[in-house]
Amino acid sequence: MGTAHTPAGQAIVDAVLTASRTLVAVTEQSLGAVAEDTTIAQYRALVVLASRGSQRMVDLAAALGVTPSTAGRMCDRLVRKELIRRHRARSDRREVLVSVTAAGREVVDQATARRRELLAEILGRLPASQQAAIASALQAFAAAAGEVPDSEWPAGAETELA
Amino acid sequence: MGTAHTPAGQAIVDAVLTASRTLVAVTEQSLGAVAEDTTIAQYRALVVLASRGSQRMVDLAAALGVTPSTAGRMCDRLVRKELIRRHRARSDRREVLVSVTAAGREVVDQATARRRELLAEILGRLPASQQAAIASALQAFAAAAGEVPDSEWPAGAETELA
DNA sequence: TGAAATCATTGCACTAAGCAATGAAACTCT
DNA sequence: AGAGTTTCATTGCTTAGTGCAATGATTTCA
Repeated sequence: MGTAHTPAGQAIVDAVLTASRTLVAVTEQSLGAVAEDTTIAQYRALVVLASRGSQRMVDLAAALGVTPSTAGRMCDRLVRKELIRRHRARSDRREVLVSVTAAGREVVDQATARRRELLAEILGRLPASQQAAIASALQAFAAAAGEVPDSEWPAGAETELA
Repeated sequence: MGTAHTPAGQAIVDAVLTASRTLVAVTEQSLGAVAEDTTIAQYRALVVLASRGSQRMVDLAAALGVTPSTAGRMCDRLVRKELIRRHRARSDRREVLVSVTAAGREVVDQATARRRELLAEILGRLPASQQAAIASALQAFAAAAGEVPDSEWPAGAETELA
């Protein structure tokens, strides 16, 4: 356990680490630029709801990797901001369904667009050939990471957002 | 001021986004594996202190991109866990100097090591040639990002940790 | 039908974060 | 030297995020 087969030089790991910092900064900034008062956690919830559609509280919680109690309270705040809606399911009256409103979807769309803009701007400074190299390198990396054995991965790490 | 000169294809941006998620997950996991009860915020503080040495409260706060009040309370918790120390500066008695203890440094070292292991493990699944390609691609990306005009960048984004 | 499981919520505790006010110390400028 | 200003840390207050445990409502199942 531990070191990889090919030692994977320090320089490579450092490069990955540095890029990681950059990427997180971009993500945070894109949200701040769009919805000043929407937090990262709230945005993650909106993303789940926007992409998966109406969800039960328990499923939303699972998708976010938090407890239902946390998800519930987050929904309180998002409802207050009118970014999501709460319905009681009529089939099973224990369940509460949560779904994104038009305003909520707007936040997600705009933040995503802004993030794309920022990344595109950064990439745009590089020659096209290098852009392509970055794309394939990162795809390879993400693919390799995707194979991480589940045992190695943290519990509720759905990683909906960066 | 939106799109970049070279459009930077959707596929490239998507690749960056995916890699971003992966990287963050790795970072979070490395910390959880080492110090169960040390949070990301606390770890960030430890990293600053370990790398920059003894800091005034105000400088630590700036490095973390938080207010002095937040930094101060964080230090309360870290002192309680004996991961850092608080000294009153004798040159200027307004200042409080904060520095990492041996135990604190240990947390940083181990988490860093673990993160390196995880990344090395992922990279180790790829052929050496591809590892090199990833390293140079990411270096180029980080370098390009480094040139982001300050106006575009968020206020306290020192991004000490991912 | 009665017991067990599922689902959401609420109470309690804690970390994280910002803003405003306070107090202490150092500095500056006549 | 002394008065006013700036710098620094801290504390009170508020809000968000999070988990755990208990509760209540409902559904399922044996």
